[in-house]
Amino acid sequence: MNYEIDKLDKQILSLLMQDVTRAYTDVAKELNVSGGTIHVRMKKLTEMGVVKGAQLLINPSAVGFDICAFIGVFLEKGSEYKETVKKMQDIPEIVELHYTTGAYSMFAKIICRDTQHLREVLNEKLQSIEGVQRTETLISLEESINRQIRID
Amino acid sequence: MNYEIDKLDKQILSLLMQDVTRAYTDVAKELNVSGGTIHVRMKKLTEMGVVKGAQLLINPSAVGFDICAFIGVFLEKGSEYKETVKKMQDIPEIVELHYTTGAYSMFAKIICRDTQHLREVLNEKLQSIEGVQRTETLISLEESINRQIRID
DNA sequence: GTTGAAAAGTGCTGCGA
DNA sequence: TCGCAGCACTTTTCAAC
Repeated sequence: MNYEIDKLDKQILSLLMQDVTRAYTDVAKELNVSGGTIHVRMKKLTEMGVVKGAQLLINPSAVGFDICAFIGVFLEKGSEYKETVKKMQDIPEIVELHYTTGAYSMFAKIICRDTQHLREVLNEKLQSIEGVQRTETLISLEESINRQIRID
Repeated sequence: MNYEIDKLDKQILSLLMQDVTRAYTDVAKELNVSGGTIHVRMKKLTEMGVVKGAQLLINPSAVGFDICAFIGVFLEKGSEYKETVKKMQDIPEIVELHYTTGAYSMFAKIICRDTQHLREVLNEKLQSIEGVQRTETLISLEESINRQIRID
């Protein structure tokens, strides 16, 4: 289970992270192995939980979601973290949630349709969760970089 | 070019966002249209820039990247934003970069191997960029949610 | 714009080394 | 354990509605 990922595994991941639509046979050619080998490796990596699947990348603003914001959340007690997470799961606008060090207890990334929608999420949904003391909002005016980590 | 996305488009996106590996023919069955239609719609959505492609989801810690952090960046002058972005492009550890309202000029998400790697990125890479005054770091101790927006 | 089927290419499985 | 080859399935294309 705790198998060390070898060089070939990393090369496969590196190539497919750049372009998932690429065919296994094509990747195989570049790495000078057979298509079957890529398949076996990917299967193993998926079973190990290294590969968690694939995701369709869309442009949120094209489907009407124009606001991206980061919310710092102050909890009354840090220990309430787990219960609060459960309640936040139910807010679909929250796309990322982290338990963080520093000024905030939690840090969330949310995607909304417009400023009114953002206000709604903040006031009616987030602030009404028990234990949430106050929040701080950072609105993203421009997303300049959005990519994946590079594994070598 | 500025075509309004219709209900069928949204249904297709919604289904594929939940699972990209799903076959077009399978999606077609659920939506009671032919496989060819799904293909044509997806092609159109891709050409329009609504769909930006697909991405392989991996578990960063499984490939040795254990630290996820958010960095608030203060610039000497806000106007230096564009040039600074270009320099940040060259730091592969930065996976997201936003131009934000609020306390910081810019806000970045970075993924590192360990705390030493994080220190290296902060001190040697980020701080050495001209125009960067100081930074504030939030380290994510736990990522509780990571998902995509839900389009209805 | 949609359909249905035919053609091309891909992923998957079992056998051999 | 890895590589090769056949089978099943999918994507893609295209003529017709």
